[in-house]
Amino acid sequence: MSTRSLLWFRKGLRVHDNPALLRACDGATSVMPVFVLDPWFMSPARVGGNRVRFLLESLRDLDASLQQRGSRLLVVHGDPTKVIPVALQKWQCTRLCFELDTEPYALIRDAEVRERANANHVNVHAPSSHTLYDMDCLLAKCPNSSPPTNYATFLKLAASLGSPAKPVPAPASIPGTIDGDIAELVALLGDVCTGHGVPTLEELGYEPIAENEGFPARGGETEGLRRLRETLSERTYVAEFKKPSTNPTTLWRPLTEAFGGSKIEPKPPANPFEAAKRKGADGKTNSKTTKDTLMAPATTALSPYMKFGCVSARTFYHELHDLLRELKGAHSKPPESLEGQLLWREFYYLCAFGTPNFYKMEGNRICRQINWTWDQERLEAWENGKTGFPWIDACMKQLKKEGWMHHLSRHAVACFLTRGDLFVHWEAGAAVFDRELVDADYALNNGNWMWLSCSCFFYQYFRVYGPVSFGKKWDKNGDFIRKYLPVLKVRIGRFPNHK
DNA sequence: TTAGAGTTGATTTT
DNA sequence: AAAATCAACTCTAA
Repeated sequence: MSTRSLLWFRKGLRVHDNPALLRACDGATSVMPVFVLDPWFMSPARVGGNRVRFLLESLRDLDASLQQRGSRLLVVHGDPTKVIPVALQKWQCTRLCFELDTEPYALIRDAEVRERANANHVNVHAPSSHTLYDMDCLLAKCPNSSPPTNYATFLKLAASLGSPAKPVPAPASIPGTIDGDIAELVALLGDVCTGHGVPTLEELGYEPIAENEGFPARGGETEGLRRLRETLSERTYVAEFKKPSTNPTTLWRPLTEAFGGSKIEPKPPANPFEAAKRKGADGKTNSKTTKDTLMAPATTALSPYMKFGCVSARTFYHELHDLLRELKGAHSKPPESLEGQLLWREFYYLCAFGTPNFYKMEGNRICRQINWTWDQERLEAWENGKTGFPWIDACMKQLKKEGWMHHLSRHAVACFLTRGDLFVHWEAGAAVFDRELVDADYALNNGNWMWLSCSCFFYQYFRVYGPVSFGKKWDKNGDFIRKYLPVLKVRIGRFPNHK
């Protein structure tokens, strides 16, 4: 009997390290890769334009990668809890594969779809590949199924499971999609499907964003892996990486310049043919030609690729570890190191998975109950960059414009909104970040807001980021605040050309 | 019960 | 640039 697989993409927008993809292909006569875009959810009130643009770019890249392997991506518009069950039935699929998603809304959505699939005798496979470890495995190791609320304990817990699984390879080819043209297949879905194809921003009701505006890196697996490998080729940068000492006011600039060039020479390849490929006729590396178009801040800017699963955490981890092994211990260590960042992500994912109501204060057992205000005037001033503190306002303008802020900027504005100055509820700030950030992630966003508001994880509430002093410490010449608050470019006084 | 630790403060001193 | 000081929180491990 022939097997037709429906491969449902949600996060995990990649062909490398994609166990659900391999499972869909295994012994199948045809595989139908689908992404369900819900236009009701993808609206300016819920998701910022920068993140939508990144998603659309990622979908186009995924489609191209699938086409290279003899397949293609079908983007269907509608509610996935309706579209997927109907598609399984109308397309006569016997197998449903998707990457496990541990966010609460996703667990509810997927339970509904699983139930419908099981009722129709469809085999469902949902492997864990968004995180380094399977969250169920990690949680099983926690006393009373309560994840640790400090990082050191988490590290021990993770270490007890050994090294994360190695990434699985991308398939060289994928069984063809179901016969028939796209319009016919879509028509079979009836009115649960309101359209198909990758839409434009405008079609979703967004203002267009010019190519050189907004978030300065393009979405997708191809670009994500390229940036990962460029980053890892900067051996000094990786070896010395300490998150707290990266400069939040560094403007986006070409990646080579951003990462300062490798002082530590790469290990010469063992294979002489490989060496010949890497060196041009003039003895210089060939990679320079493409580097100039990659823009980067002080950090790696890989988080949006992690959020959408364009880059696999396990691929990142193991490729990073290959380099760390070569460096023989001469590198920074968690919590501050690059590896430490991947483990922070894992830490928050586990906390979010093991804590009911992680996204809010009430009913959240790890969250301190505080009588925050919901003062609209303060909240709006903060959100719109009108507090009167140039450092805070510049950060918020950057968020709205680019969908991006450096990690420490996020700390500064979150501290300012909550315990530091305005005493507004952290949930209000988290909602703004959740909408605007290109890399907004349920576990990381809520976890960090609890951290910064001293609601959980961190409790030294007398340590406050000065809304003037902290920015001044990094932005000595005021270049950052002038870029995002152009009104400050105008110098008032007798010496308009004063430098 | 208590000592020690905690990714990323600000300011002053060396 | 790095270390000491300031003032002082809560949680974990012993």
